[in-house]
Amino acid sequence: MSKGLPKRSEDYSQWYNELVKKADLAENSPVRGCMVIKPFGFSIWEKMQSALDAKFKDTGHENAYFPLFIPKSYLSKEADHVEGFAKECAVVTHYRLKNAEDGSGVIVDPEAKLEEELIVRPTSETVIWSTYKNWIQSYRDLPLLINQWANVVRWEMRTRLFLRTTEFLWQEGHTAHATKQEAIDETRQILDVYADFVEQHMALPVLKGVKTESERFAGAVDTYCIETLMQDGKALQAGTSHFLGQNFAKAFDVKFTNQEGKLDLVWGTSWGVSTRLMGALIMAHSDDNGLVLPPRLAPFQVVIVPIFKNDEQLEAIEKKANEIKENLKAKGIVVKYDGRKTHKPGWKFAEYELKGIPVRIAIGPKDLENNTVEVARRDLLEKNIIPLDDQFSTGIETLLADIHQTIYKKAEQFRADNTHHADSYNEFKDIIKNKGGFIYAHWDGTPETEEKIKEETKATIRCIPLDYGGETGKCIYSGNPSKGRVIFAKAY
RNA sequence: CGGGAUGUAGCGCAGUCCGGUAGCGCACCUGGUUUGGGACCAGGGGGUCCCAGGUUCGAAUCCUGGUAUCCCGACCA
Repeated sequence: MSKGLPKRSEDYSQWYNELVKKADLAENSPVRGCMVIKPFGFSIWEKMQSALDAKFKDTGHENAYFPLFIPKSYLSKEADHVEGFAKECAVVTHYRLKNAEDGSGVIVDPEAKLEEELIVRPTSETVIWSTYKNWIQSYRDLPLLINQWANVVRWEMRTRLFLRTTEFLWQEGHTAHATKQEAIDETRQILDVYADFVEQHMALPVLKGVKTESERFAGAVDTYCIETLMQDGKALQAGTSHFLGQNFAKAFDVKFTNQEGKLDLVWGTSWGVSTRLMGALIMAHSDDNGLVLPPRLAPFQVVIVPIFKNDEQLEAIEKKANEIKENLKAKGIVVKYDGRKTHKPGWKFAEYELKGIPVRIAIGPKDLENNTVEVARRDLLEKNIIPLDDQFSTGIETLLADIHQTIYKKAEQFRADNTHHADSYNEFKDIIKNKGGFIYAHWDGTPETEEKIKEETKATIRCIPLDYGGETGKCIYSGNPSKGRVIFAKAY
């Protein structure tokens, strides 16, 4: 018997690592920091993709695809941006292999050195803005609203499945606008799209805000973000939306003729969410029994498990299960029937619990007699015998909606219980050390103070809330005047 | 990338100190008895012992170098 999942209370990070593997979401690959996303895990990602993609399309965006490789020289065009990424990129230096003369295998052909080295994209601003230069001449070409689904590579030193991998999947939106206000509106609109997605599909409440200078994306004027809280009291940045000002337009010389016939630099945005969302999903809702999936992202919402003694019973149950499946399908509910013949139903129950399937329906001979089923919900681990009447499929539909609400409310309550206000540095340090969670505290606005607090407590400013400035006070660290409370936390 | 630990069958592990050619539990396959929350009996299959060198008559075991994973730190979405 393999060992069960570690308890969250005993070793949270071990619990996470093993859950990812045991729930069949992903596993490590032979290459450091890279992961294989398994079908069950990828199915969840696909659901995230399709929901987000629909939202992008609804707000006027189109998908396109730009290349994986970026000429090294492109990263020399914009100093600020390069600062942030140049250090940890994979670099392609050669284009051919050959057999080693001593027969020891394949080696890089030293004669096949590239004239210009290629960078595996850590993000695509440079290649996209160099392309936009050719696409944009007049204000009539604007706005340009483009998204791409892609993989990117950042050579991180310390990796964890989904949370920080060397290669990860994401979407990156890159838009160009005629006016500053339009670009800012776009940045904020996408922030709302992300927040809606995380709350409505992932059942996870978010905080919206702006990053401080030191946490800002290299090359951005402002970085907006959504921050979520995990069960261990650490914050996780779930998405970012950047107002780029005219920085990339300057670096790549992207100009347009405005309505007055004058040449002007284009205003830009970029925004992204990644497979990191999978990490947030796992850590936010799951328990010591395994994954808890919100119904809208579960690969299937309902699993039907037959309980049987012989083939005749199985056949009869299967017939009934198919009826149920069709009824639920009509409501848009995805159902899996698990007809594998097994000695005991118990391990199937455990498997779907581990995988977080929202609703399990068990049907046995007694149910066939009574025209009932046993319905179990994953989030609360409750089960009930329900009659198979006209109300049944509506009841399941309602149940799924309730599961979504319940796990959302639970996450919201957890966040409320773990959100604190600190008015002195001692209080602040005590909360960080003993409680965790989000802390609203006054800050003098300087990077120096932010850095000191980080050094001393490991807590960083997750964001400056959007309603910043309502209450003035004194910085908890320096005692200098503060225009408002910002949100601190230890973060992933 | 620095410090520490680990790597033996699909999973979890023993064997390593003290070198002698690999074992246990679960899973898997076959037959039978079973089946409303992780069944039982009998039989069976499966391993380049992370990789590459070295020492040795002989290496999972000793030495050297790599590599991957986990933890701490720095870095980071």
